[in-house]
Amino acid sequence: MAMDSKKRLFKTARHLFAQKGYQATSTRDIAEKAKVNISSITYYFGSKLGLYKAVLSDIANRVKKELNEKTNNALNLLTDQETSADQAEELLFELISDLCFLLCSKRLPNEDAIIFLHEYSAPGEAFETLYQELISPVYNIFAALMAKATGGVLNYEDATLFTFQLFAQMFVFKSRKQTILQHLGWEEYGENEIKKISNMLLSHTHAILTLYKKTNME
Amino acid sequence: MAMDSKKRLFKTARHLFAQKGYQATSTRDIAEKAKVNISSITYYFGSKLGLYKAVLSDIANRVKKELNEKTNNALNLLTDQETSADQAEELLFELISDLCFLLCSKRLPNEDAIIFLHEYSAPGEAFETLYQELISPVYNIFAALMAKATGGVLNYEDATLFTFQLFAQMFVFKSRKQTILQHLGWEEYGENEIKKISNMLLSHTHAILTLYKKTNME
DNA sequence: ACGGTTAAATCAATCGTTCGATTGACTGTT
DNA sequence: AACAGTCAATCGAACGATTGATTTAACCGT
Repeated sequence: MAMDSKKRLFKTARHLFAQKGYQATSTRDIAEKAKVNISSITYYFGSKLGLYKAVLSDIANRVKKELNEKTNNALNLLTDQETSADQAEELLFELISDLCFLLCSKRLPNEDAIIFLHEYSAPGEAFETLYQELISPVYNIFAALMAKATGGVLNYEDATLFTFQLFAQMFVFKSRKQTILQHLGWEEYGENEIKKISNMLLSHTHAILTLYKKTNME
Repeated sequence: MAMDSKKRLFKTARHLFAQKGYQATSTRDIAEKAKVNISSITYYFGSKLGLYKAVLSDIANRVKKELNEKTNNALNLLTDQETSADQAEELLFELISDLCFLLCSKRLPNEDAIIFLHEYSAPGEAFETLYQELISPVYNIFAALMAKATGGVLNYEDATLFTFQLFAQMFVFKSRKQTILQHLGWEEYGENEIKKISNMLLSHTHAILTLYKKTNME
């Protein structure tokens, strides 16, 4: 039996938003490809923007759930006075690795990653919710882990700046994927390529954290 | 006397493209704010896309000119067998610093930087020329400098990946400027903030290059 | 009067949204 | 069991607005 109209509408919209972006996707196209009447968009989601926000919110929840275990560990680790800098760094690396594979492999549907990065790179009217629900809290966890991993050498400001850099590095491999593949003559991101990317990211981050730890020694 | 209609059209379009993006900017809005008839767009630039490409091309040329001296030095340095790894690293750092200030300070008009990053983050029909004329050559210079700076430890592939990371880090401070300002409670990027950003970028890059140089020693 | 330039009017196409009407399943009353 | 009423769901049609582009006529300095 066919899916719910609402579900069909939702999935078709997600597909088209990922393919052509929010602006370039028309409600008519969505409705037609979903085999649903146009007015159903208004009926179920209030408006085109409402439909888009629903898709974004769903993605945010899925990502949150994927990271839930590690972020909870991080919060516990950060409130606990006894934990060491090395533990913070280890957890930080796990989170980085998780995010790389979440973005580039199949655990998060490709469409979700594309839509998320599209909204992140070119924020529209729906960005604010995405930021407050998902991005901002994760940023803060990363920044706090960094500060702890360097034994407090990194203050909040520097740790935050570094976090933005770190996320930019993770995201670029997904958001500029076509350019990178073309530039390197790769066919696709396979298991090996993703590992190469995440390993580079981890070793670089480690080198930087070590740099700060050294300044602490002196 | 008022500016040329063509020039007024061009400048107004650049202003609006920077403000609202290509798609969201209408030819009517451009013509109206430029105090020019709509048909002048067709007359002078062929189409809306032609006008956009003219703006992009102008930006590419301006950036190329800004980097011209340093990139020429780099090309000479790279063909010369006598130059040392340290010289390559030094020139690399100068280029990074230059690009940071070019993006964040006033030497390149703010609108130009916004349009460039917009097209870079969300490539459209006009991206290919921008890539081939400006981005790709600069990437290759950076990657080659890195390879040289590490004494050849970094192969072409790794150097290219690192270059993409490096540019992502430079661009994120401009493209996610609003979010960063909000997240840190800053008012604006002042001289101090830009210096803080570029210094962080330089010290991190130095740490990473040192990491690779060490693996060469062992 | 000629060619370069501008102006107003209009084109077909598409946009997001809204409308009234209809369907069919369910509910409570008779 | 038959009825009227309710409600979510879906439909076709049309709305007013806006899009990029084009046409036609007028302007103006030379």
